[in-house]
Amino acid sequence: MNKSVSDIIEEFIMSSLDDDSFIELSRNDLAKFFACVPSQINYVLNTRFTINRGFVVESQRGGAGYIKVSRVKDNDDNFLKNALDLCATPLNLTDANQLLTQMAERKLLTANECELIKTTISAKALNNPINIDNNIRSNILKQVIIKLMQKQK
Amino acid sequence: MNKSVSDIIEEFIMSSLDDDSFIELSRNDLAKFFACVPSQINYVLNTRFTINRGFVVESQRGGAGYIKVSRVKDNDDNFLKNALDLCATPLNLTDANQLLTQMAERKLLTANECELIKTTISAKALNNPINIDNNIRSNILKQVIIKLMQKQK
DNA sequence: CTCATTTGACTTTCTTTGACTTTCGCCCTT
DNA sequence: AAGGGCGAAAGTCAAAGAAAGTCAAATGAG
Repeated sequence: MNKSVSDIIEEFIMSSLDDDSFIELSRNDLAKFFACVPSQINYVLNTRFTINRGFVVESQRGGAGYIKVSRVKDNDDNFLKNALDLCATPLNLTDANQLLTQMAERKLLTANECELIKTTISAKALNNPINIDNNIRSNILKQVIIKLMQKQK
Repeated sequence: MNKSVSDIIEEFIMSSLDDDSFIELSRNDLAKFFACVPSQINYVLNTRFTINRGFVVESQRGGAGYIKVSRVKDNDDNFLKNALDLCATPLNLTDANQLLTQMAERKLLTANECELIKTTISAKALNNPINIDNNIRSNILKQVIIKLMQKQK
């Protein structure tokens, strides 16, 4: 199988990631290095360095812009990964709260953190004119889970 | 991470502020020192030393001109009350994050809690078809603040 | 043909720069 | 002593520059 440029860029980022749990790179430099357009870097990031594959990508535009790629781990028996899957569909308040309670039981969250996050997805918090609460709720939860994965070093 | 001049100036002012509750500086001298145009100092001040981040900037023009940067201190009760007021209007991500950072600085939230709540109001979390992000954001924050007020006593 | 990759035009965000404005203290004149 | 002018600050604002992001059309591989 002969490799595409995207494959090669993927390998490059992968191996840079071998040593450390994250790397910071410049989109433009990387593009120049691999003689491709900058947006191809985004393509690689979007197709290969997804949360489902255990990566988180953060970035900043403008002056001192950068892209940061980090590996995350799910030490907790795929619990977080499954939770992430659950969040793919809209979650009602009850289910979401149950999920959070479980996270606290597993010590992924402190009691306090659990409580606070429950308030952020409460009916009062999300109450909005259009009825898309459950969508937002699972979206919020998804981001919380990703953040927890980042912490699971 | 490769820092911009603005980042470096920010650090400089920050660390000068470590010892005392305020510092007085000369815009022109600072600009000369960092080899930038004077108005870049204003840029740093406007983007980093805002009231939302807990700073007040005063200044005087003309002959004996100066710029004074100080940290503001008021009690937690007041702070929370003001924060609640802020949440009466839609808050953008930057402002909301700054508010949370201040809560952490005041030990109203642990660093971890702060981070988690930031993720709950992030663009990715609230991203939704209709553009009511800021409304939801301030609503969420409002509930968090109310929860914190309950714990205050 | 279909799906993945490549490309590039256009957008958004953050920073840097500079021309122009406002304010203030000082000194000079009357 | 009062007023006016000068120069030395600081302030404002918008344009230019420097990243990164988006999206869809074109191309290519199987």
